[in-house]
Amino acid sequence: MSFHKKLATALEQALEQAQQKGLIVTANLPEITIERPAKPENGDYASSLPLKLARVIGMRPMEIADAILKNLPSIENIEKIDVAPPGFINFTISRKWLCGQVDIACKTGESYGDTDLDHKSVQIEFVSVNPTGPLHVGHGRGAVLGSTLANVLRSAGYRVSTEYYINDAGSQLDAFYRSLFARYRQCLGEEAELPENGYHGNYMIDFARQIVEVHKDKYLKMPPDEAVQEIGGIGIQMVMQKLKEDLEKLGVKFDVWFSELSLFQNGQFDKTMTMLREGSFVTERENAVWFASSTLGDDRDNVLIRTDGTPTYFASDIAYHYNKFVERKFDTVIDIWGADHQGHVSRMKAVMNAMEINPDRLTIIITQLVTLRRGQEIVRVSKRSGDLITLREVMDEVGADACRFVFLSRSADSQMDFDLELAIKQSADNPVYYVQYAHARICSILKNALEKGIDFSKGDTSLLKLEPELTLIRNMVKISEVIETVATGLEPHHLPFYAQELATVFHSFYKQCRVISDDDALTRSRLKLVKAAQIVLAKTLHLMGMTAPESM
RNA sequence: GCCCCUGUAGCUCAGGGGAUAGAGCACCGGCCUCCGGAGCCGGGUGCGAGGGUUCAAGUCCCUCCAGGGGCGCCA
Repeated sequence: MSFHKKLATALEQALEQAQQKGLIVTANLPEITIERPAKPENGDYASSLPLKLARVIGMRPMEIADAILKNLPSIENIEKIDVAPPGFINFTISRKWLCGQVDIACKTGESYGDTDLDHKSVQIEFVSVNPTGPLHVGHGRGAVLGSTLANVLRSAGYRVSTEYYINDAGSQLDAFYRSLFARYRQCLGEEAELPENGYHGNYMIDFARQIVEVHKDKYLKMPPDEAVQEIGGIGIQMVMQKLKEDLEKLGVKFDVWFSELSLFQNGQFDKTMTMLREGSFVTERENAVWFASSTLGDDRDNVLIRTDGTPTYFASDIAYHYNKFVERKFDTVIDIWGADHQGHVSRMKAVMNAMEINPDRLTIIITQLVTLRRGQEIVRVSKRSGDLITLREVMDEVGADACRFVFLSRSADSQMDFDLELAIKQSADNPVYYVQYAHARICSILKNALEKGIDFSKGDTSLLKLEPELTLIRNMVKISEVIETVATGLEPHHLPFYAQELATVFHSFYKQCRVISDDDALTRSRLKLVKAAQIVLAKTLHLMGMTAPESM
């Protein structure tokens, strides 16, 4: 049982006792919450129950605190309980329990800190960029967020599936196909103009050249429409290949690559549309087919089938979500979208209602914009303009680990500037390296111990008594709370902050406590502590999708 | 005009209604007979403005101001 629960229960019992003895006159009890004090001298946990009660029962908070304290049963692994003005009850975890955690961490390894928050199946869909060009930094943010969330949710007990939705059926593809065909013809010396709304990026020329190398002028000899389709198909494969490589470099892997086209081929699109029609959520006017989302609380209706008979992105997204919830039966689904898709949220919520699925089962995380800059100069990242800095280029400049750390360090709600100049310049004084350095340092100590032939597996952790040692343990132990916080709020930005904290207390411990010394027994116990710290630090880095280097 | 996000230290950002609001960077001082100095220790008049709720507000509610994004038969 967690300390939170244990303490809340104990407080409740104490309150009952105090009431029975007439020390406190009963009233409506507020919910008992346990807090974590900001200052270490206020213990590990605290309750402000006396403050909350003071008004309802008309007593002074400190008196209530005393009355509760007198009736508090002894609580396992809590060694000190005291009352502090203006009316807090503070609890301190026993040293014995803390030391025991070091043994447990060494024994359980990287699963240390995992919790059983929930066992629901959850699908996380992210990135899902159109297969028409390379990833830019904004996509990187979503990719890092999604993959980290997946790691953390797994650690919290969820059954997680990560997914990339390939938009291989939309109208954007046509522009991409024709742009590529035009570039292909240009490569072969023909006059060809890029279509309006075409893709002007230089990467298109590279693709065209590669196609020319393999297929020569084969596509000039066939009917243009046919050629466009075939070349387009090849182009998509090439883009997807690059996307996968880039994502892999960033440490992002997907369990499922889901094709939009498949929804049309296996009839699920039609099935979903029929269902919407039967539910009277579909109207026809102005020669188009509309989803009547305004009847479900959205501010306006949205087109499903255009005048020209082609379905919109929105229409297939409905079928896609029907597939997620009804066909594949995920308990909950998390979609991670960029800020430019924000307007799509209310529509999807309306869709959930239309499909009679509880909208709470769908969480949509909107990541705010990333502006890329070099010093004062803002770098545009538009795919069509052709002037773009890709995610790959950024990774090549600052490294995948630093990329991930920077993206993770800000909450999805805040927009961010990614300053390449600064990221490179500061690379030596970067929190990324600070954290990784702590890990490398630990590995070096452990290697040292190994070379000296010290076996610390039976180290006696009860010898750990100094403040730096205990502070380190206290911080290590917090990992499970961090995992729960991140999993509950879906906010991975707590991880980098935690990682820095952990690195700081380790460095501080290292400075103050010599690990390998003449005192054999103490050496063994401290080595065990160092090993435990290594496990927790590595785990934190791995949750963030970063490497935990043994040397740097 | 309507909707979403944001305003906290010089800069980039954390802060699950609670105790004296914290980190990193930058800046200024210290610390190497010793396991990695990419380190440690010290240095701070800051919550956009104004109301409200509460014993308690950076946190919740309202108004205003400022910045970003969205309001296509694009995705």
